[in-house]
Amino acid sequence: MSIAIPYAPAAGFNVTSLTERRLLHETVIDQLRDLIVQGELAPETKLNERVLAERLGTSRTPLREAIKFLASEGLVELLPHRGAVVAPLKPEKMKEVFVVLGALEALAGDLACRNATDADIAEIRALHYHMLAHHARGELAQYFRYNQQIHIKLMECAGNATLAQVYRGLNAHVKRARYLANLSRERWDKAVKEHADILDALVRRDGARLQVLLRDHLANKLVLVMEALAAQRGEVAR
Amino acid sequence: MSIAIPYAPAAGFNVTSLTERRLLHETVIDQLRDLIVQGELAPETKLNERVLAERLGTSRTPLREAIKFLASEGLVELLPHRGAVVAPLKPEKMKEVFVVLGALEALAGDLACRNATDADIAEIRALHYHMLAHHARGELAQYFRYNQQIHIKLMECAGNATLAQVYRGLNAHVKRARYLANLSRERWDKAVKEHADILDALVRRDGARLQVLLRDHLANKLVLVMEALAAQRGEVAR
DNA sequence: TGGGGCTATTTTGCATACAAAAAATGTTTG
DNA sequence: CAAACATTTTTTGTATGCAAAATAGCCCCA
Repeated sequence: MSIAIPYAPAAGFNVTSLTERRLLHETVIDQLRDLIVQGELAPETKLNERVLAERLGTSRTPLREAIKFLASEGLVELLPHRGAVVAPLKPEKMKEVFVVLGALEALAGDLACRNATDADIAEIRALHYHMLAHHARGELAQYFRYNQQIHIKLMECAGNATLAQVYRGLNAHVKRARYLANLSRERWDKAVKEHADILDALVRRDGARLQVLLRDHLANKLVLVMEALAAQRGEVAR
Repeated sequence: MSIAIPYAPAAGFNVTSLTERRLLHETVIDQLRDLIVQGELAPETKLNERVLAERLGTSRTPLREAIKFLASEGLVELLPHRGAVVAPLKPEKMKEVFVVLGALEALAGDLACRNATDADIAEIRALHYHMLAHHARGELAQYFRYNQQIHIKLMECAGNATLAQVYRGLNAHVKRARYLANLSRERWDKAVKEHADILDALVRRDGARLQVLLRDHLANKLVLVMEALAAQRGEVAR
């Protein structure tokens, strides 16, 4: 992930404006990653190079480079002489990812309690209230958006770019599962309550407590994802 | 990193034998990674595509794909329109990596205490004694070898492939610094002693204790690396 | 009907060709 | 002599071409 360019507009703006220092294969990386994370390219979808290249308006060469990059991130799997497929969403893999994410978020929480400025915490509080607002209105997509932003901001507060990078990579996997989770109101309320506790611990800069909360929060999220995956499998089998 | 093929002979065997399902760009990935980790391609070395491709006996296309893959691992950095360089060994980056590695190893230790079979632990004990033997003889390279194997085996015992994969990626960075660490006998003895404690905690399956030990062990290792980096910088500045 | 083996088509993997950007070189001028 | 400019050379980025592998289609036959 160590491209010099920070983070850029995801999809197909065609502004040949100022900052056209972006390379084709980099935009392709972002486009392809988005297609996968957003679920437009479902897990286990075969990536036909000719078709995809055409769709993304490029040739196969930059596309193949992008695929290799994402293979290293683990979002696609390479099958020798048979191309690449979007990485499958296996329950077993999800469990593994969540365990690692748990450790990473716990670490981030601990670090954030020490390193975050008051302004940082104020920002997280603001994001938290945005999230609450969307929760109140039942706007799931917006809720997720701010939810993610809170976690990412927490990562930033930890002040460890490497940690943030590893987190982002693993989180990309998890985000794919989000679109199939059918959150019950009860579960949703519980998640929001957990977030309140998380914010509280951060404000009190209680690193030990925050670690526990974040780990539990992730464990609960894992349960949701597993249920969703099970339900989906049930549908498929039906 | 999600290539179907597990782990393969690192460097240039030219056996066109049974398992010649390996693709060129995959062997190139491994070769290039080795060159970087072994320090043959020093940090900040510019990767000239034509020269490197020739050296590795391939064309630029698979090489570029390999570079993209390793860029995602963070071993090389991409500079738009200016190619790629071996990722620099910045002290700040090292600190970050060690902190994350600490959390990952701690997690692995905890999991290993629960999941390791007695045979696993026996194997680690065996590796430990090999390591002691090489320490006694002052054989640093061999010592490192078994040291690494112990840590990797511990990762395996955790039974979380995702964890192991992330660990491997970050560990590759650290390994690069190993070659410039000039271990004093005193420091070396201390590290060995720490390993004895680690083994002990594992045998007793004391996860909490093992976590602490592993974190401390890594923290000490970081100190060594930082000193080595500082010394190196001093030399360069001289 | 359905399965095995052959051929044709598609797709991947790698090499090469070409265009654009950057670096190196040389030249001029103050 | 140095600095700025222009020109050449090198290097990167992308597209295309070609060979090998995999897939699909087809025919034949039990």
